[in-house]
Amino acid sequence: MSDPQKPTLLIIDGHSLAFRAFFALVQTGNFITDEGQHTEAVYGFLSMMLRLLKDEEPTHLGVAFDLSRKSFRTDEYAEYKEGRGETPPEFSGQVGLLQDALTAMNVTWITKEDYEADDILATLAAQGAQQGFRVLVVSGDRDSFQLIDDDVTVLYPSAMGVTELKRYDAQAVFDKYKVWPHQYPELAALVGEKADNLPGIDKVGPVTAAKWIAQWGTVDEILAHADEIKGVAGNNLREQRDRAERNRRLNALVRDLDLPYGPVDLARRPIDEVAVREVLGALQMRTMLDRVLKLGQTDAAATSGAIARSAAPEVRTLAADEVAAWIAAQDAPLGLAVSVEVEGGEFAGVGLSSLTASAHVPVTALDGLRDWLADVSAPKVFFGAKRQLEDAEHAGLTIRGAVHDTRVMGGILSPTRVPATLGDQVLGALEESMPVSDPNQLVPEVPALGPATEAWYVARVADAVNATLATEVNANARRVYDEIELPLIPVLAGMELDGVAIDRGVLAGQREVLEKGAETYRTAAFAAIGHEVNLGSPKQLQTVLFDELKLPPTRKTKTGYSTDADSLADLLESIEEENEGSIFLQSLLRHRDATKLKQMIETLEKSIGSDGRIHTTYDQVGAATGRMSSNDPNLQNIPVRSEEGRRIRSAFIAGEGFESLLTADYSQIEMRIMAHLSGDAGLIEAFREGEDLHRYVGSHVFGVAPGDVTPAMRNKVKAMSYGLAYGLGPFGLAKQLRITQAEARQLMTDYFERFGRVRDYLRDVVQQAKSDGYTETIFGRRRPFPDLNSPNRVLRDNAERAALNSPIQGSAADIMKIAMLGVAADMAQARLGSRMLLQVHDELIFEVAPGERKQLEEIVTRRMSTAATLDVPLTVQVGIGPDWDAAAH
DNA sequence: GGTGTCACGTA
DNA sequence: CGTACGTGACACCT
Repeated sequence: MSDPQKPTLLIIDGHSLAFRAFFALVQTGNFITDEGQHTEAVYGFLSMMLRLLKDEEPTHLGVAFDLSRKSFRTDEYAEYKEGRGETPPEFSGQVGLLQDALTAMNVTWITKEDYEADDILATLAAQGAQQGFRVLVVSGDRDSFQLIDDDVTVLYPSAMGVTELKRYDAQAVFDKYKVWPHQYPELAALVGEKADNLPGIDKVGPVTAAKWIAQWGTVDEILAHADEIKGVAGNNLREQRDRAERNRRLNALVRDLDLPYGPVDLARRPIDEVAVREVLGALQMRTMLDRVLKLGQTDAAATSGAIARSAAPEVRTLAADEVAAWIAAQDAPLGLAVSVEVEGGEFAGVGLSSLTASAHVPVTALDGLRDWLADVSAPKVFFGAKRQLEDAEHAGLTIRGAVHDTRVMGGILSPTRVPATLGDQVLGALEESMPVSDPNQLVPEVPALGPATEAWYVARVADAVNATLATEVNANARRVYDEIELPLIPVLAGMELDGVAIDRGVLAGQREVLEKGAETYRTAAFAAIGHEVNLGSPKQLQTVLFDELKLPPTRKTKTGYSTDADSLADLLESIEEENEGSIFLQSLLRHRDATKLKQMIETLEKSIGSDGRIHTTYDQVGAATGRMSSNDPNLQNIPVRSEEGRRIRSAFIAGEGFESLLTADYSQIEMRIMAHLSGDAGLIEAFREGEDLHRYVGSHVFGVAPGDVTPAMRNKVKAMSYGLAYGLGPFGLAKQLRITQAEARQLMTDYFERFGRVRDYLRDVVQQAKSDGYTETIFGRRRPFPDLNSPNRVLRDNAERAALNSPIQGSAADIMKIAMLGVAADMAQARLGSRMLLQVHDELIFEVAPGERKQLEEIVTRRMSTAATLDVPLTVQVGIGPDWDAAAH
């Protein structure tokens, strides 16, 4: 179709395409970020551009933008392009964002004072054609048709959206308008252009105009022969000749602008991956980000990727008897980077690397590595050490001396953006992209990195991140990392390897009970409304509730009205007497409960290992506050509140060879931390008294003797106390306690009357965070809060609540991690056979070896209660039983 | 097949 | 309009 020898110049009218994209997509209602920023124009434009890059494979690329509505055309004719209405507020700002995205993609964009984007396109097209380019002009303005010739093609968006572009060459223009491209402006001048607010000659349409042009060629010539034209059209032409002349002047595009870039300057360049991630990430365009990055990868494979590859040191494959000497010869101040290779579940070797040398130790040579791996004084550096320690352990190898984990390091330095993969961290810390092979491809474009080269990337990342961590501003982070996170890694690895024993029979029995229950509720729900419906589909439920049953609308969600348990409870209350509606609602709620629990059981059953135990995975830096998270499966959300739920809990048992489970949890640790941090004398006193906290607080808030605090009073105070640490306001408090906002307000006032320092503290935390940009736990763990100074109210309020909660939740997490280290150390010291198995934020679960109960309880209680020295005691509650539920206290 | 939304379990 | 998480079903996208 096109001359493959010719370079292709693709130039796009940014403004008009962005505008069309906006209108095509705005009605979908998608394309809004959480912060309320519309992104239709950015998305639509980039979509179109990526498609063009793929289809047309241009070698050169540029985008032109209007600078403002003002141009030399408006100077001549003030009404030019008038009447277009105000720019929708949702559109404004998107052009700037689009330009940011283009900059990040290294796509040149051009503006020119007093001229329109089309003039820039005209100039570039003229230069490009002259310099031997095949030129593709993408414009939503028909005036661009005048640019078409053998070398220049116009792609014009069809009525619907921007993804469909119609290709106009000379023949296509002639077929449609019966004039050749260079004559198109003559035709447009006579007919007029409504979009530009340029009226043409009355009663002259394209057919008449084309006829005249065929005869005389140009507007000037036609006007010169105006006397020869008969009829109304002729009359109008004579009377309105100035219109035609003016239109012709205005619609002539300028082809000789002085521009900062010529066609050759627009050669395509690789994208700036970091910047692209930043810009598109902020716009919450995940899919688009992937598409753009993919584009970048194709580029990288051709250019920079090859460079990065060649810089990696040659990989030496070691035989068993060469390993020790090779390691001894390496200079690696931080430790040697290690990458354990597992393929298809099988241990497949180990990669080793310093900054300058890499080696691969295949399984056959592992005997030469065994001692070094187990040597605690031989420093090793990992990305994700815990997993690798476990993989090695499965293969009968013990790894000690993990002195760095770059992922955890990254998580401490930047707790809101923990790198998920080594590639992510390479990108973030080294600002280069690590080649990754796509395992789904039969013949990968990028060959898989061997473990040795992976280790080389780890070594370099470690070097970079360690340098950051070593700076004075990060002294606190360094301490948290060195003293808490690093030593915790082998402790967690041990817990994950041990897993927790499960009684399959208990799970299966409960699953069957729930299955029957779900079926009963399902049938009852269908009977109530007279037809079947997918009870698991919020969308279908909305139809039933609000259309069929005509129930009053509930809280709004992004896609409709909420059907969550709270909303359904409200609906239930709005129904006066028992009817189909209330029966449906009740059945639905019960069905939800049953299916939720049933599903949970099924997930647990699937994750039981061949050893009859469940091995969760903890993410040590999984939460921005410093808490851990648990996944595959999540054992930190096992039900406890309902009777049915607790039966699931009772399936967690002591394994064979152990006498029982022991649970130990911190009592009201967050409230205690709040008392400590705020220094509130009343609250500190409450904890030192050691009596029922909520009763004590209630007696002070309501001014009655502790013995006279009613359950209702205690409840209110309890909700208030807990809510405080989450930034609960009168609205939320009222909603939770089902009281009026005025009452909630009063309760808060009374509360702070007695415990005013708490309020002061919470206020100060936010204030401090605002000026510092971060919060800090008692142990110096920091969490950044960039949104605290955002002009966006919602964003700012959310950040304020998270900020006031962060030191509290985070300090509690620190204390628990420190306690775990102490417990693990003492258990090892005492050579106990008992094992620490699970952590659920403020609770630890142990498997008790025969005869060790007392000793274990002593270690656990002591280590937990002394993990930190606060102005209030850290009280620990211990329970023992055959299963997790029974071990509760 | 991948992704976002909703709902819901825990501390 | 209460913090911190992970998971699964559904609905919609490509």
